[in-house]
Amino acid sequence: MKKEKVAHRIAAEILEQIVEGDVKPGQKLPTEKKLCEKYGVSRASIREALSELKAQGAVTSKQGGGTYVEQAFHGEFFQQVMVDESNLASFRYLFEMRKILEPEAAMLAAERRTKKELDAMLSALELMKGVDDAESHKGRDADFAFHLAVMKATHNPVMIQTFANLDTIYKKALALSFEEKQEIIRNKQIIYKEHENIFEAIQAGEAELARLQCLIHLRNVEKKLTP
Amino acid sequence: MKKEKVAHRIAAEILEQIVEGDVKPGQKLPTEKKLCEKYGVSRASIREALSELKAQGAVTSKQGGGTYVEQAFHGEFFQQVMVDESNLASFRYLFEMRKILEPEAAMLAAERRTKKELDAMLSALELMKGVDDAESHKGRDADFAFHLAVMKATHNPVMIQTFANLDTIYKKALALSFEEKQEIIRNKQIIYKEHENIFEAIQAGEAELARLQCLIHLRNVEKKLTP
DNA sequence: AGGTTGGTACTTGTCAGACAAGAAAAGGAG
DNA sequence: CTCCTTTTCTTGTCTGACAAGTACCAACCT
Repeated sequence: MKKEKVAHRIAAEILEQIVEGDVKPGQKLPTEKKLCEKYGVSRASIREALSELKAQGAVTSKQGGGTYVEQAFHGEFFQQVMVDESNLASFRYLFEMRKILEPEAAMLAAERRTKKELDAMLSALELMKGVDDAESHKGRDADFAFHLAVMKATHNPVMIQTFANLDTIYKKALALSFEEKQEIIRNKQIIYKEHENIFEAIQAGEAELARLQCLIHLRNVEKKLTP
Repeated sequence: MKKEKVAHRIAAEILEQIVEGDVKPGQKLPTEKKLCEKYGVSRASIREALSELKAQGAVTSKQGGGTYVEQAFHGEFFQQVMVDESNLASFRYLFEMRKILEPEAAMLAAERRTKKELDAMLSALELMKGVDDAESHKGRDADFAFHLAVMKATHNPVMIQTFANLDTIYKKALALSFEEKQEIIRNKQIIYKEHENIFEAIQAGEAELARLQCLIHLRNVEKKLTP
């Protein structure tokens, strides 16, 4: 179906060699010229592949000096998450993390929220209410927008960024399990009510209640996604 | 000091336009040809810049179709964390996150650890003991290795990856505040003892104790880093 | 008219060769 | 042996070209 581009394929192969330990952190990669010969492609493709790895933080290049594997690159992580992405177990991992992070975030949000974030939560709720079955991705977007608004209310950029990263993983996992639509739509009313509960607790500034409502919500969603 | 490469500069400029809202999610970017004229560089540089954005998840390209801003790209996050990196407030944000994540991880680690991870923790402790004042970065590496081993003991790749991301932010923040050495080295004994406490709780399988020891440790480290 | 089919222009992906800028290795002078 | 110069190598950028895939429109058939 999807034809993978040459550059991407080569990037994956080089990354695998790094993860595998063929080229260890701090060591120098072969020159671009040699990589061209090795993979039988042009230098443009090699450079495209390398720039992908550079953006990932796996390698760095010094003009005239060569390309080196980053010292503090822990390739295992990428590998692990990549591998388990195709597995439904990734939902369990993901929600274990969310159940740790988000209830605490809801607590902080209840203490620090401003009108701006409350408005964002409200408009996300509106979106959620008006979603029709045909477009399930809109429901997911609204869901994300709500949880993002909660996270933003903590005013902690590190937590916000982390949540964004989790969403990326979430989407990849969702893309590989297609039965989401029915499940989520069927329980639209319940899910909506749970979000409303979280919102009201945050609006009222009741930190502990917000934490609990968020935890309950995540438990229910997890139960629906992992039978 | 550091001469920034053309491709990187252009990638930053395009990213700023996206964050600024000039090009909204789902919309099409100008063609590579037009970008060449706009920035006065060759297509190779433009493609290098775009491939950086692609790797970041900001845009996607379809051969023959054009380059589009990713629907679910929330550029604000990158922006926020980047900006606050240079501020010492980022330590507070970072430790707020760590205090949420790691004690829970220590708890899970106490329940799930295997001999492999316990060994990793032990060798990290050994490293920590043998570190001499001259090389403070080795002390930091040992510290990271220990906390990483704890995180790995949860056997949750999502949490491991998240922790790795946090470490990246941590290192960037450290690089901008130079007074770490004296502080950390002076309290070497105390820090070491705290790590040992965490290790013993995890080894004994006492989850709640592990959680507490980890929380205490993080509070102390934070106190030292943010006066 | 409406839908299908085909062609044409456009856009991204890849290739090839060249020069510039910087770094590492080799060689020579003291 | 040390220091400096020169040479060679490597990455960064430029130019031009073709291949592969897409979008758009017009002509065609039913």
